[in-house]
Amino acid sequence: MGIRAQQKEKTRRALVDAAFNQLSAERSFSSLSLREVAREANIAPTSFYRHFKDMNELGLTMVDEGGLTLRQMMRKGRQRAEAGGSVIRISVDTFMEVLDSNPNVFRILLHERSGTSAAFRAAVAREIEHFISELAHYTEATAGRTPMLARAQAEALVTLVFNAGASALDMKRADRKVLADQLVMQLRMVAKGAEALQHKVEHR
Amino acid sequence: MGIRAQQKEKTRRALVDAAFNQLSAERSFSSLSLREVAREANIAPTSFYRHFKDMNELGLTMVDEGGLTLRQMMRKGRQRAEAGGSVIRISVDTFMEVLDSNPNVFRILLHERSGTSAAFRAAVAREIEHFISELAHYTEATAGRTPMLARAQAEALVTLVFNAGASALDMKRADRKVLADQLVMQLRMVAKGAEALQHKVEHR
DNA sequence: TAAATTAGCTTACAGTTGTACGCTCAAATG
DNA sequence: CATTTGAGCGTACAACTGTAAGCTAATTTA
Repeated sequence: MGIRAQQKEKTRRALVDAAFNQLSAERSFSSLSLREVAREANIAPTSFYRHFKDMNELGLTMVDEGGLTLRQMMRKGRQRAEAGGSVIRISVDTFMEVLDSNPNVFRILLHERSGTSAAFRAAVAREIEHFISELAHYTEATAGRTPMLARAQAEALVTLVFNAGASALDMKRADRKVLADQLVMQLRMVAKGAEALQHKVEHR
Repeated sequence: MGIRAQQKEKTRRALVDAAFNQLSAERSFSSLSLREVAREANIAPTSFYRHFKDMNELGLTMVDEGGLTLRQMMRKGRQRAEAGGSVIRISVDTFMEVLDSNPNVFRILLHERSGTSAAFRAAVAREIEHFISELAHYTEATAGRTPMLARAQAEALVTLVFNAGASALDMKRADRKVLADQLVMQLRMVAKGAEALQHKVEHR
């Protein structure tokens, strides 16, 4: 890669990082202005356009990076689960760890999931869909669930996990532990309940 | 009430209504400007201050009205449930009906629940807490749940319901029906699962 | 009835926003 | 080496924001 392309990539990175760094509990992506991001990245406002068409494009890039984090998390969870132990517990712990070390990645995913931009919502939904279908496939295979039941169960699990994640973002470590324990309990409820419903279908 | 107070109340109402009317899938409360709201309500921007200290105060008023809607919904659900039938089914149907006729009330609740203003988040959480504790109390009483289990179950139910509500907001009637059916299934999972966990605790 | 109150208005201002335009000068190209 | 390319910059502007100040006219109070 030439010197020029290298420098350009660096500046682009600076913009993305600047945007991520400005996110917080009090500051959502949609409240960031192009000028603020450019300021934080130490470039002139108008130079922003050399890298992104507008703030929307920047945001979608960030959501994509969030998807990457999500997939890395899945891989990590699967690896740990292979070693044995409660799949639910392992998954929750992994989730909380990744959440803890990438808070702002989750902030944009969790916030824009129900945000005001259709494009954003679609992008986040697409990333989360990986999760859901992987989970649904998993329970179909290992627990012999009906596709419909598997889907409903997977969506419920993901809803509960992401919702807990949103709450956990603004919590201290101690409260987070309580939350994680409750989440494990809720996920077990869904798993047990899905099993019961499955049996009901079978015995008829 | 004097003529003056009456007129003032009318204008205040116009402001609140103007704000509610500007909400949509593409427009969140936090993206509304004071001037836009004043314009829609047909008053001068500066007259806004005769009624609210700032946009924040308007927003909190709207959340309060959302709480009112929620409580009316609970009452309606309880009444219908008394007549017999599946409590879960009745609750979901009631929820969907109320959602359908007050979309913007739910928009502000669902959006600001995970918004960027701590005051808003707290206000919404307070309103939803009614729901959760009422539900927890209900399952403790009728199904003899452990307080801890009852709480976890109630939070799971509410999470699933509100999450489905957020999705339902932008759906056509047909898709909404599918969603409602899946939601019922998920709620049954949680209920069945909580029961199973309860028995596990008891048999030891 | 005279005085006080106040909802709503107009005017005004400083700050911020997105973005159009044209320049520079270092890197890439041929 | 001569030419082209393009990342980053400064200037500029129109649109919008929140809100301060002071006026008006109708209602309320005493």
